[in-house]
Amino acid sequence: MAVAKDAYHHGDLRAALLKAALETIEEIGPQGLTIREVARRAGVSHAAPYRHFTDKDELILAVVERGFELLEAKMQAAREAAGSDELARFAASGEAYLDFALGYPTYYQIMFSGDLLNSKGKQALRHTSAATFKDMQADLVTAQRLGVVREGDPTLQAVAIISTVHGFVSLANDNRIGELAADGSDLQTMKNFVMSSIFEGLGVK
Amino acid sequence: MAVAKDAYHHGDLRAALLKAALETIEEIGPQGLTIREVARRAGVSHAAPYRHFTDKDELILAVVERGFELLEAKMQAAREAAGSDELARFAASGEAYLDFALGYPTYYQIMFSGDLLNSKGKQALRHTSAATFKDMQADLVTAQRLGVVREGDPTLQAVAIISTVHGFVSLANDNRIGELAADGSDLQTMKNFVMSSIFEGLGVK
DNA sequence: TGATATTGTTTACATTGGAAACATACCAGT
DNA sequence: ACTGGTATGTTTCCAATGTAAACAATATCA
Repeated sequence: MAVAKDAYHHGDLRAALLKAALETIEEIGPQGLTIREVARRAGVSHAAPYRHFTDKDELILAVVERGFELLEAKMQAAREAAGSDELARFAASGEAYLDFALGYPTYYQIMFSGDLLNSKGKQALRHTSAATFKDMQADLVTAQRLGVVREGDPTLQAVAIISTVHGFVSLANDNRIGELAADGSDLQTMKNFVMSSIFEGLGVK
Repeated sequence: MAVAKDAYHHGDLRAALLKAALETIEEIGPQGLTIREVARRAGVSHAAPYRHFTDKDELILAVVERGFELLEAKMQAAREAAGSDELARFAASGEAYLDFALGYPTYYQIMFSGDLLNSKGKQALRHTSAATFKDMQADLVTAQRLGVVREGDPTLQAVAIISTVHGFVSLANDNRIGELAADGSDLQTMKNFVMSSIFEGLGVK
């Protein structure tokens, strides 16, 4: 089972391709993500990836999937680390979402951009991201029961929160915020202000 | 000056190409936007566009520029139509922003997506969108002076508003909201709720 | 009128996504 | 251990794309 130096078979090409794909986007942007470039980085022929992904879209979707797994793991971990107080758990998971988006901008971008995919792929994407949305909705129901959020339609509340969070991290990751706010304010300050604002607007205690 | 039927020269190819570019994105998505497709639609050879745009990026940027002109015109018109009350003018221009984003999703997408461009083009994009941000900041300074917004750093407030608005319209235009919220709530309701929330959070009276 | 700058067209080339045919390595059952 | 089948890679091929170069038609203006 030891890795043969010049093995014809790669070992775990699929994983290598996913890694290469992410690195490619990080280094030369989404435009630079080509099947052939990814194959080059993995040291295989340009057609090899087609044994693991039927399509360029499927390669991207696989990376997206890993991204959502990572995100959900981080949120879950934060929730558990926050102890037993339900509000603290809710806040922690939200914080984890933000940190993920700001800490793994490449993942976040492909997870939510959609521009890389054609319509077929977009359907799958929507499906995947729906789960995160549902989780947040459920959290809000709990929060309302505990009286830490103003009563109201949890769907609307979830949309409000997700809109704000998503907008902030999208702009931040696109460098549309850091440069514009040329005054002192750093990203951390902004993040806190933006989140406090929407939470206050929703009557979060 | 009359348009010759079989004129060798096109008349106004540049404008025709911009129009074709927008239509292409609308019909077959950003992925379908190719120089050659645009040329085809304009009825010219595939190399003709290069007489008007040095680059694919420059073609896209030209469309983006028209988008920002349109947006600013709409906001300005709304402001003027709102009369002399400064708060009403502020609200109206914000409303116009929302309506533009939701009403011209294609424009909005390319104006803020950036995924279509490589790094060179992105710089230009950032520059362009900075103006809109500055306008909003100025509006907030005025609003504070009039006492209709809580005192505070207008930059932070602008970031909060723009984050929320941008996030909402991005998700909406990507169909990430309509489908998820399978219950009754329609887009209009959501829009109102989201905007009220962030405004309340910022202490807008 | 004729020289020159504009705006098109044609031709050419490297890169890409993807299909097809072929090759090599792995695994099961005998 | 042999043998056939199935994964997994490689080569070769094709159409579409971005873009450069050389060429052609037209517009403009001295």
